[in-house]
Amino acid sequence: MTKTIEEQGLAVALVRLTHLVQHLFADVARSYELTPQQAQLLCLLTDGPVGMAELGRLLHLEKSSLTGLVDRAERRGLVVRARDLRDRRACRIELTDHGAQLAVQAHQGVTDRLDKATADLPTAERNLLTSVIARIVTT
Amino acid sequence: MTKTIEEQGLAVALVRLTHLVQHLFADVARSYELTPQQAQLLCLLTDGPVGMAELGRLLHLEKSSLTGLVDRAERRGLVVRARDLRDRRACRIELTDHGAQLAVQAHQGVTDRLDKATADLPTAERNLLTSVIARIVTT
DNA sequence: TATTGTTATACTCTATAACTATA
DNA sequence: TATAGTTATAGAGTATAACAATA
Repeated sequence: MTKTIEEQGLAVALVRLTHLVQHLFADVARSYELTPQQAQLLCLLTDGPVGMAELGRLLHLEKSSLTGLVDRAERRGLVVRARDLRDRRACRIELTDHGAQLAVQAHQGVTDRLDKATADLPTAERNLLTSVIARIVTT
Repeated sequence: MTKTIEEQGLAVALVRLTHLVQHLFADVARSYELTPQQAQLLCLLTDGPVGMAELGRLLHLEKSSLTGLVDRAERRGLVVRARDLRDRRACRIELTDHGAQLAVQAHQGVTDRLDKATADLPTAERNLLTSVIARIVTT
């Protein structure tokens, strides 16, 4: 008999949860004809333009990987490279109108699906779960 | 001022957590010269050989994607295709000794890193978190 | 000299469509 | 006919190394 998730501990549970969310995220992105990486990029840009170096840090990508990701997103009309007026080496990546619209829709889509997936949990547990996760990710 | 994670709700917290675990998983895989997908494949095979169709279901991959993944893993000496004696169309993917060794090490590495990342949580919260996640992923 | 970003190159990952072989 | 898997093809994602331009 295989062990239950509880018996395998928190780490295994977290990995399982991650795979679930990953697949759900990919499904939603796909429904908007976005790759998961593009969807993630758009969501990161919703608070305003970000430079390449900063984006690379946020996405844990090498700078050349990011160049390609932004190239493809730009080719699809999702983002544009804007000049940084203070530093002529740098550029700031910002959403196009189309990109911004997709970012909101994809974010909402993921939120809806996740809320559905956790709808069975009592409010108290939802709040606890949220705050515990917040503590983990901010460490 | 940007909203805190708590204010953004459970769904956003789950997405953040997922990205954290993904990066951690990728780092560990990389330390064994594995891609995240290869590491995941190896871990899935630790309980015994699995057929291609079943693997595709578990990994949410199209069969042709899986063919490529298994090809590359086989080329690296991580897995082998074994004949299915009952169905001559099918094959069962099984770990080589080297693959099995890496699977255990990668699993342990991920578990160690995740345990470290959650070490601050009191035991009661860890157990609660584990059981709540177990409920979500089994739905 | 250090930093920002791009280019060249080589793999890896993934999907769609068409195919082979067996059930 | 249906199922298990592969091949052909195309695009996307990623890293390393070398490079250009600016700070």
